[in-house]
Amino acid sequence: MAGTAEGDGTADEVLVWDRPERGARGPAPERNRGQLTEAAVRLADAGGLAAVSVRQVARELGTGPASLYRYVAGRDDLVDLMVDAATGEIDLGVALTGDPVADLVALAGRTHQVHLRHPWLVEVAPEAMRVGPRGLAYLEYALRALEPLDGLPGAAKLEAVAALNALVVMVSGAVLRARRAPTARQAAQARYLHAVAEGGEHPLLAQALADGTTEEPGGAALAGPGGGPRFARVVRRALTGLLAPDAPGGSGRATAAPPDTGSTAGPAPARPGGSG
Amino acid sequence: MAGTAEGDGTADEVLVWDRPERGARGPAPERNRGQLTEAAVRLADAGGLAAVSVRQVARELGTGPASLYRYVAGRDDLVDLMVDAATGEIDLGVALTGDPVADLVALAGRTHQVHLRHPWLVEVAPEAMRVGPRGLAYLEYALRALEPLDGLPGAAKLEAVAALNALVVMVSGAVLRARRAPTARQAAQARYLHAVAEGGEHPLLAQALADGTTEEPGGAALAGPGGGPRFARVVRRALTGLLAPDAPGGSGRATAAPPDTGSTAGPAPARPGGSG
DNA sequence: AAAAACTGCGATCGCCGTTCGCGGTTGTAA
DNA sequence: TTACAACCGCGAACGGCGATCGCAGTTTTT
Repeated sequence: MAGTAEGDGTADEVLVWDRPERGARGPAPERNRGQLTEAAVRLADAGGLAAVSVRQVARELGTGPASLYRYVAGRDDLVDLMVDAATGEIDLGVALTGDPVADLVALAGRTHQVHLRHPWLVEVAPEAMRVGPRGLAYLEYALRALEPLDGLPGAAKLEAVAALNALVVMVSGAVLRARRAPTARQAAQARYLHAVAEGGEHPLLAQALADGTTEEPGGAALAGPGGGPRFARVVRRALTGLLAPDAPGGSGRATAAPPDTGSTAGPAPARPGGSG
Repeated sequence: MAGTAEGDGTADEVLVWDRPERGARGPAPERNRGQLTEAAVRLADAGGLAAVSVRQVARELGTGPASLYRYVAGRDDLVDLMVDAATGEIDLGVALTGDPVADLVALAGRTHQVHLRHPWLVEVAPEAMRVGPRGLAYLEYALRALEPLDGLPGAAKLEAVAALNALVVMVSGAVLRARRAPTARQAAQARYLHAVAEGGEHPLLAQALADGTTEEPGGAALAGPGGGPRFARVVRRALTGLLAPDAPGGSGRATAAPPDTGSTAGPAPARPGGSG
């Protein structure tokens, strides 16, 4: 009916959250999803998301790759668990002030901190929405912050939260790139850019590069505890614009994304904001 | 000298653009980078970025995987070439009106169209900046559009262009996701979201989901030739905010209040280790 | 004519995600 | 008590991946 291509078999229980942690009949599992998650996060914190492979996680747990499939349907589930765990690190116990913008900016600041602590969050592909239990709590909290604005339709609120999170991901990526020592590739890219700019065919680019730094623009200014003053300014402005009550058709709707997913700032055909 | 870790060997010529297309002494190559690029783009258009593997491209060209390494240093170079080729599809011959915001919004619209034509652009990891020859031309054009604003420092202009492109990528992703039939995973995610919302523990979320659609919100409204009215509105607003002359990098006109998130690495009430 | 630089590419390495199937364990029903 | 289905741990293996090595053949330079 609604099935796209292959139809038979149970298409249910696709997500980790829909599958039971363990069966009821067999022997007690020697491990649990929490341990897998911990190991995966540890690997990712150290070596990026690419370091999280079924094999590596298994090694970390002192077992074979095949064993993990008793706890998880595949690598994707591992990422789901990681993202939700990181989301859980965002403090949702902070009392709301009643000012939606201020509350959401503060929430964004805390989300940003988590991104700095777990840089791999920026690497998670925004292809699919990843919302687990903690993600739901996060959304509920954000919606609670937006409750004073009862003129705004719910969909628009979710849209604002999604956009806000996308912005946080973008900024976090910039800050992280500015913070880390540049890759060989990043250095080469910077060299190439300056070399060609010097060539004379791109005068405006040359000038722009001249009075800017080589590194990621804005990165340093956005850093700092709580995100720095510039972080707050950018986030506040964007949020204020998004929440401005000027939508006549009221057809505003957008994805509600968890703090981590959300479309990240991608590789637009030409983006200067790269690396240093 | 400045090398980070491993020092020997030539660390130069990391990017494709720094390496000559072919040597001068040997026999004429049977293929060229343009053909590789074409094949790779063809594969990506059909099957996403994941479909672009050294092996598949080689098969497309009727040769073995090892042969490609005469034209390209690795898969990464292939992506560089693809991105630059796509960037080249953006029409930079459009005359500028003199209104920076209008000109950049129009440019963003054309960029958006290219993203719709080559959906894999959204999948390219934003980890590293990828600017080739066409990317440079794109930047120069954008800076030319921004020339009337000579009060703005060059770095701020580049930052604005970067942010604009990030926004285009984000919106393009949303539109593409709304356009395509949902994945099994996406459907499952939506089901999970609604199911839990119905549970009663997340009343605001339930309400927000109630007056929104199940699918990716905003996608439809953002679609259409030229990006649709909503696309222009969003992009224009964001851009106007970014270009607002209130001293981004210059005099330290500090913002009123940074978020009061307080402690540097503080919150984390919930650890990832907790079992289900 | 010799040497050097270059191309094409089969064979191969190590890593990846995932599946199969076996022996052992546990809960439940006959 | 017995039988059996459900479950756990996991070695082995499959196919695909990016990348390297080394050799035979070709073209240019000396």
